Amino acid sequence: MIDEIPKQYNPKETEDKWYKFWEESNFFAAKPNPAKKPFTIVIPPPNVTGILHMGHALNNTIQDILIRYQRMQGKETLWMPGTDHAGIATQNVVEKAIAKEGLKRQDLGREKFIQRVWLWKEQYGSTIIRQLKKLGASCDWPRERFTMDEEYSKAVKNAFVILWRKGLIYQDDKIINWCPRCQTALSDEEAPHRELQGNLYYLRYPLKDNPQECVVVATTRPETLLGDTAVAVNPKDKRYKKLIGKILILPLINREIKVIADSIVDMKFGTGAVKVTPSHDPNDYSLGKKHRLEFINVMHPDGKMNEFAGDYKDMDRFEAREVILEDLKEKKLLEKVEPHPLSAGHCYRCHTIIEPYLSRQWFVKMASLAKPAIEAVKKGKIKFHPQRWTKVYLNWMENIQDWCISRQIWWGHRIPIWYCLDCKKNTASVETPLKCDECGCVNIKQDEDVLDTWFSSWLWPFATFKNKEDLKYFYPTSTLVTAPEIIFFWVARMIMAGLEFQKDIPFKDVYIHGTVRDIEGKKMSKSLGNIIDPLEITNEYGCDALRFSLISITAQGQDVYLSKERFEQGRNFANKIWNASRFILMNLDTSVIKTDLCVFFKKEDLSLVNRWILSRFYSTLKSVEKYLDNYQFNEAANLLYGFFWHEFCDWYLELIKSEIKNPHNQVVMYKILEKFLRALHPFMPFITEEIWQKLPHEGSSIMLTAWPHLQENIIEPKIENIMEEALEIITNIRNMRLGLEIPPQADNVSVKISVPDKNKRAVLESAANHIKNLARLNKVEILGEYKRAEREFSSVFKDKHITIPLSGVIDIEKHQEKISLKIAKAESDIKLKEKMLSDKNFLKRAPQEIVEKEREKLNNLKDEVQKLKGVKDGLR
RNA sequence: GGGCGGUUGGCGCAAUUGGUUAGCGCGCCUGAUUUACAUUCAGGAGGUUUACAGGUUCAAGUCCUGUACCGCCCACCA
Repeated sequence: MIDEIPKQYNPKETEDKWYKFWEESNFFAAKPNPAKKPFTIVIPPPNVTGILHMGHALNNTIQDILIRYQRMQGKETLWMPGTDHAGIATQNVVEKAIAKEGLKRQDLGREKFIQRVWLWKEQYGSTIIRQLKKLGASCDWPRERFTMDEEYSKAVKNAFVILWRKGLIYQDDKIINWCPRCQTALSDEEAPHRELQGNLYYLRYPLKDNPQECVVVATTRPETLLGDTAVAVNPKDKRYKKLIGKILILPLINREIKVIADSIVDMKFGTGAVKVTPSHDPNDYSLGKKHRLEFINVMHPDGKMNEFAGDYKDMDRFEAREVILEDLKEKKLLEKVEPHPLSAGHCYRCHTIIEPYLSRQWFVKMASLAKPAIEAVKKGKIKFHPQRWTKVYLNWMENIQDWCISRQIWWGHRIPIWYCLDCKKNTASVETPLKCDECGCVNIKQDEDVLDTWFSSWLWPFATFKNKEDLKYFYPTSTLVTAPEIIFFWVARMIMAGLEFQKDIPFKDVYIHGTVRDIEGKKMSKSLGNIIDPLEITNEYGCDALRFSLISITAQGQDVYLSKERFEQGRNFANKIWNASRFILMNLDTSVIKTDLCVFFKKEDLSLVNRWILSRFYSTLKSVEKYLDNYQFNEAANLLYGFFWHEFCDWYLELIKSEIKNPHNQVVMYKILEKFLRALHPFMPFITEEIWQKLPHEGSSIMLTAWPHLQENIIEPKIENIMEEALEIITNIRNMRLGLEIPPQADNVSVKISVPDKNKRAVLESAANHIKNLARLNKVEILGEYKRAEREFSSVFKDKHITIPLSGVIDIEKHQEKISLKIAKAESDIKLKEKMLSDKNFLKRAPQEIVEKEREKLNNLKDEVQKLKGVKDGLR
């Protein structure tokens, strides 16, 4: 039966099978269990419109590793899944879909359109969830939430009403980011600035008194001149002092505007005179308020010019710009044009250039919400990994602006504000009110706008829990795993919401992983066509390969540069595991391995090689645990990789090959493989399950086994010493192989190499190879005996000796010298430190922390010297 | 304008609180094959010693100061 195991690992056949098994067996389910500690992660809910990309793959692999690892550590683990309704994005997608039928959303009307969106969601909204399952994500799927679920919507309204009652929500006219394509307001975070190559246009505004004389203003957006209601100069600017208060004639539409003075104007920029368009620029807006200027909005919400734009009515804003420039040129009012780099906001959904636009929107006052959220991070209740993001977070929070939360779209949580059409009062309410609170009339109407999608996402860590019992047990959640792009959008706001609505932090740790980029460092995006599809990789190399490769090349928090070839490493590793396991299975005597391992240990009669590999394995495990606790996933993965491939396979299995039936060897190789599979399971869940199931095992699935801990009865201090000894011997064998040198003038000096153990065929083989190589490299002829032995390794090696023509063996003297130097230096330092620590003055004056630190340093130094001495001895 | 990250062999990246001979993967070169695995094994070349210039230290890729280049984020530069 074992012979039927194929030579190559075939992930396709196994992955779906085991995922189905896990899911159907309810292994992912979590419920409050007082006997266990909880470990909770809430998934960053992907958009319902989402299609799995590498960012998701990385993000969810990390979460799955944490969840599976903690589950094996005996925690009650909940990974809460769900999706986000993604207001604008989803609305755009559905609008595109109905456009194929020749329809606009206005043709359908609000209610019917929303029905269509729901329909779309039913049909396509689970794509991303199916894809996450392909990744092996062990989410508690029956708990899946959607940010528009009934209960969730109620939580959103609740949050709104609470803030409203606290007076933290207000409506105001402000210049906001307006996307003319999506026709909605956006928050500052949703309108990221991008560099553009623009122009600086110098325009002449003639004086009313003397049309020959002009004030030249510089602008990047000449079309806004139609809405100008002043020109501002700096009061200190000598050039313009006499013009302050004068009247200018606005070109093209011949409106009269005044020259005003304000110190905000930078004299060095442009001409020092600036046109003021209070309705189309945030700076000008505040100037307008300050100087009581007229506010003239010249644009329709769709970016076309309106009736105030005179002849330019109905032109698109950029078309109008061109025409206006032409007209100005004709009238000789365009002095010059200079190229000028500028940055403009872009809609984060459709990338259209944002129009700063004056409109009436809803805002949340953020200052009081930010305060406790700043505290929580400063006091270390919430920790960022890597730490450097703390600063980014704090910097944003400390300069936080009020949050524009109203969106002029249809898909989303409608703002729970009701207006009374009679008494004009408005009120917020979770339930639909029957009549006006103030005047008692029934003539009431709900606000037309919906809330920013992030106004629902910020409640995610707690609004996803349906009952109090769960909330109490699983909240605060343990770790949030996410990308740097959404620290402001989401992470910061969740912290504020958690503290505001739950009076507790939403999570203890935030792990920010890097951005996945292509091999040239560009962000992967559809438009660039540089996408590597995770599902394609899964198909070709297997999901485990995808996960492992991704993790092993992602250094903590650094961006990842990907190319398809990178996944070969993971695939090769999976195949290596497969074949090593195949080899072990073929040679495993199941009656032997039932014997308890520790019996051998107590007798201390395991061979050196066995003790060595066990010692290596346990120290590997220890480090892996340390790295996982530290969010250093790549280190953990690479350690397991290196141990398995280059120590367990290349050395251990080769060394025991000839005595593979020896019961000690049987037990050790079986135990290590079985435990290694468990340790690797969080990283490569499928292949580990597949092999584990083939091995003799207890329990129904590897994912329910315990993380392989050190066993006290195996690693006794005594035994550990012996293992060190074993390690030394193996190391020396390595050194021997690596250190062989043939001096160029080598003659017939013979050196005998003898290998201490009798099962060293592999070592001798490689030694022979090496010698051959060296001889060839140094153009040394291989002499008699050895040459003949080339085809007869086995017989030559039988007496465990080979005679070769070379002199030097291992040149370690230099190294030893270096180490001796270091030891001497360290020892003198120890003396210094000891002196310092016995100095009464120092102890009296230095702060306690410093003294402690010095003590620690001293101890470290002592350890270091011990280590160095050990190394030195090891080289002898 | 402010902040952050990066600069280590041909390429992509590691290196815990300063401490063994600076590692790994890919690529390259040489060799091995009655083999668990060619998605393999053994070995080798390749770092003028970690962008540059100083400094601290017994010890610096790691800490400090400065410079250069690359990338990212934030900001109301019309």
